[in-house]
Amino acid sequence: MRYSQYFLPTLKENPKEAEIVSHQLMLRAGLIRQTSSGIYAWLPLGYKILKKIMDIVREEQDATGANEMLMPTIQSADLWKESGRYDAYGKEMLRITDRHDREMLFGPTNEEMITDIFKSYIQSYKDLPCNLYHIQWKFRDEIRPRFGVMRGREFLMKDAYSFDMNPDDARYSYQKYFLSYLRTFDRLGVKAIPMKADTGPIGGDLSHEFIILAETGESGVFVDKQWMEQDFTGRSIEYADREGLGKYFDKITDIYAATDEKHDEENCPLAKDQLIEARGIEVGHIFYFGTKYSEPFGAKVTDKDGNLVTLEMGSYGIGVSRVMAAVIEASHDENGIIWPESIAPFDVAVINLKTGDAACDAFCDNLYKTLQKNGKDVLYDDRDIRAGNKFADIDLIGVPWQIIVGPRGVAAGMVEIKNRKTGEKQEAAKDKILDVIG
RNA sequence: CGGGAUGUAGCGCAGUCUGGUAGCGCACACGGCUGGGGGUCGUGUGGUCGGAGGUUCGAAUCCUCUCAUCCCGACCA
Repeated sequence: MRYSQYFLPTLKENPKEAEIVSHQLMLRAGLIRQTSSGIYAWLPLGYKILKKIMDIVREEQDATGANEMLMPTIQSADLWKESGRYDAYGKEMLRITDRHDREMLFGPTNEEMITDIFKSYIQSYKDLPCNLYHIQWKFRDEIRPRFGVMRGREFLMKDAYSFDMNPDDARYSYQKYFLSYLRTFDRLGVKAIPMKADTGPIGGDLSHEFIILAETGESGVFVDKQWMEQDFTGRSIEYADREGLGKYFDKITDIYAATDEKHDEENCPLAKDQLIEARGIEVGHIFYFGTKYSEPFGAKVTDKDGNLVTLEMGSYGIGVSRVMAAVIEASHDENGIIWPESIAPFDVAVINLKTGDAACDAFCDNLYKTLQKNGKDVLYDDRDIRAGNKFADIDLIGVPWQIIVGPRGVAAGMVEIKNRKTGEKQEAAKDKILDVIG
């Protein structure tokens, strides 16, 4: 992409409504634009990143054997009356009526709808287990939206639903998602620690929150040092290895991690020097809630012996749009965002320091094409502005690698390569660039 | 919903108390000097002063109502 042709409106100053750094940087880097309180338009660069996060989430969901689908944003109130949550959800649910005065709502989640859909097709134990998910916009009419997309009213969520014959199978499904979440957040370039959680209005008796550690996080957390020192992505575990997965789950959930609400200083099993106090942002939440929805919806199948069995269910959410803000909270400096390579909007930026100079232009055009041919997604800053502006913008939007091309270098066949994260700069010959940036 | 605040150019703000030609910085356009970390000089463009009503010869400024946004609290992917 040529910067001169890209809609990428960056801001030099912080808009006054933005309080926390991720919100400030998302506005300044031209990722989002607020259209109402807690509701945002995703500008081209922001949407590009959002899609990258979605892709990783999707790949890791698919790896568990889950089926992707897409359910509507608007739901009938009737479904929610059946589960009893139409009243229980309160004002947080955005209720609307259509032209026939039918009661509708903008879905805050999809347990009711998925249960209703699923039960009408499935009658036999042979069809189980089954996992379904979608990535769709949700709306929760927060009392007070704040912190940009961190606590918006409209947000993008991946929500998955598991259906099993019995509690034991359902726990296995839960553990699969648990592992997939560890892997997902690892690929997103952040440390997300699972912590035992309340089940809230979703209901159920087994639940974990996945919390990204970030200095500016909303809640205080207390975790065992081990979390910081080790890799807990269980790479060697196969989802099909039920026993191995169960053992791994037990091992991981045994390592202390608690939010400040659950942490009890007096009864904490850890020695002080083994405990880390930090702050975190909740980006995922998984629940096993049994028959809470299958019961009222009559979602049953026939087992081997011909008996009707009510389905055991769980649901599994990742706040896709929130993850973006959380990553920024966890990864930025005074100059801007530092994207992990996996979700960076571009792999590399080519900065032409002297647009209009025939030698520089030719060199950069050629480099731009060569990098693209080698599979790199390149942002080529071909704008006719001062060098300082380009450095500031590229740092702000956080592209992992910068290739800086100036007249002096071109004459010598050399470029400067800067790593955004470390700040390290090195000279490299043109044909060695790919060796450096990988 | 309770408490606090703010709405003036795309962004950040002054002007409001004490009514009298709507300003500054950045950004933007054009020109000059510049040219490896948001440079500089000059000339310009851009405003229903959130909205409605009222007081007044005259309202960004005073009064009433209203809308929006933000912060603190209770709730949450």
